[in-house]
Amino acid sequence: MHNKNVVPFITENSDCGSDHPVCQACEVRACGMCSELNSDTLKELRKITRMKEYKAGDQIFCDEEPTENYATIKNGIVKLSKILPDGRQQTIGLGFPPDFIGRAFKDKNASFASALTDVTVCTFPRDLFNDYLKSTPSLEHKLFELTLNELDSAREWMLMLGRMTALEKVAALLLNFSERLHNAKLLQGLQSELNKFELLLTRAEISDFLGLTIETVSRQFSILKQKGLINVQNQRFIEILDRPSLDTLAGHENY
Amino acid sequence: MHNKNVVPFITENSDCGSDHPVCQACEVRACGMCSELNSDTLKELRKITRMKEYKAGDQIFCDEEPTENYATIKNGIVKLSKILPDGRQQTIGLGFPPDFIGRAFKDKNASFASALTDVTVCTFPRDLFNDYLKSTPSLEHKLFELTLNELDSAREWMLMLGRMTALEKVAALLLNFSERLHNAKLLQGLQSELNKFELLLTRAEISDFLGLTIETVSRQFSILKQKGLINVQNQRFIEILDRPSLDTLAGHENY
DNA sequence: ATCTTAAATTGACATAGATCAATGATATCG
DNA sequence: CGATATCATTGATCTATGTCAATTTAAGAT
Repeated sequence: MHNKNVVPFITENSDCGSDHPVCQACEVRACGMCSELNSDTLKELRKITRMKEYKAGDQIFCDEEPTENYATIKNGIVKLSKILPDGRQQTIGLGFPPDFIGRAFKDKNASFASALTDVTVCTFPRDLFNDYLKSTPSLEHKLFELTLNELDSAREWMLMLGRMTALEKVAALLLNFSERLHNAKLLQGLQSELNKFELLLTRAEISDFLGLTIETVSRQFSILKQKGLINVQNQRFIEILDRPSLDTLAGHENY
Repeated sequence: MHNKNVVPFITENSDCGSDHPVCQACEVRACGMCSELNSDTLKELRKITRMKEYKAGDQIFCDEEPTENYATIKNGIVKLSKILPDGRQQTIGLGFPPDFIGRAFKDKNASFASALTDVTVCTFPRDLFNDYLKSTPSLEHKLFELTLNELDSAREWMLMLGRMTALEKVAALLLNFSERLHNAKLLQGLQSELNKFELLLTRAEISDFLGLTIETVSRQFSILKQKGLINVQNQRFIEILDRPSLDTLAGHENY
């Protein structure tokens, strides 16, 4: 139900003598997990990595299956979600470059990961990576920091899920998404305006994130439009017209 | 509004020649962050630690203030929460021994911490601890694992907050709390029955955790009693009569 | 014991958001 | 270009939970 395609490894010379061609061209070399590694150590790690590509909608890994690979997101957006036995679904996070996906030190993921857009990742086999991690403190340190950021944002979303109204939730999502998308684009050297972006999530995906229904989400968009806080073209292209007001709605203190 | 008392340092010989008296007697020596340290390294860390005690209700640290200390929970339960500008509150986690509290590598906490019961912690000054952490991979590794567990449980609660009904939320809380309390008691060498425990949270605290109101929480307790799943004495002493049914309600797959 | 106070329960009613159903946009394919 | 499918919007209800208010229970103080 969750996987539309099965994705093969991209054939790629994975024992290349020099790690430069791939790593040097890597979008997240400077900011991702690998940023803490010098050329020599990176060369070591490079031996166990493989690049993979997923099409929008593809399943990347599945809750019940044992983790086989970890990955660093090079490109695109990954959705992490959990599902109740009866099918109710909750998105628990979005992964942007250079986020790490997978649960270090455990052999099972506690969530599903799927590609929200086309996605490129750099994968590491579980066991080898866990070993490597334990013997490379600088790498573990960086991964720890990424994890702390994820924890911060999970807790931010807990406040949102538990205590915000539907309108506030949508405002918070738009702000958060625009920022992260903006950063991801800049990272790629692309042009980007903070307040003008393509909303890559469908209404269904938004409602899974906010703990709402499609209809309620849609109504909040209409209200925000009507209030003049945003403008929407073709149901996908958002322009934020009044960011301060959105901030206030989202509970961001403004001084 | 949040702090009832101001708590002084417990005067204690903090440059004691041997670290044994305090650390050897420590409730969480074997399972906490320090469990990865050998005697010599622990002796180093010991130089910067201080024990503190808080009464139930005391504030331990505050969102807006810069972090001054990190801490390992030795005894008692700590509540972590976030507050919206208009006062709406959401509990984002409970800390049991041997959890670590505080945000490593940042100078600000993103949440409030307060003592749910009387609490004893072992504190570390921020800057010294951050330095120590960076130079002691085994310690950082252990803290990383503790953080990963917290992330897992934050995500578990996101599913609960976003997609469960009030009845399911209460069932999930009872199960989770009974388990963690049970483990904490065993850790202390105390007698403990998994299905019989004192609910240390008030209805208000429960509702802050579940994103509900006091009244709704109370009604769910009545329903669970009436269904014969639990028994409640003096509004605080819970007996779980039918754990499998609670598990089903809480969305735990049972095979 | 009796009084006082805080917490929990219960009831009556209000409402935000869900559900069900119809309509309108947008994109894709022949 | 029209036909089809998917996604989004809007309207009319319904319902779970919130709100307001009264009562009960438990715990502590005198």
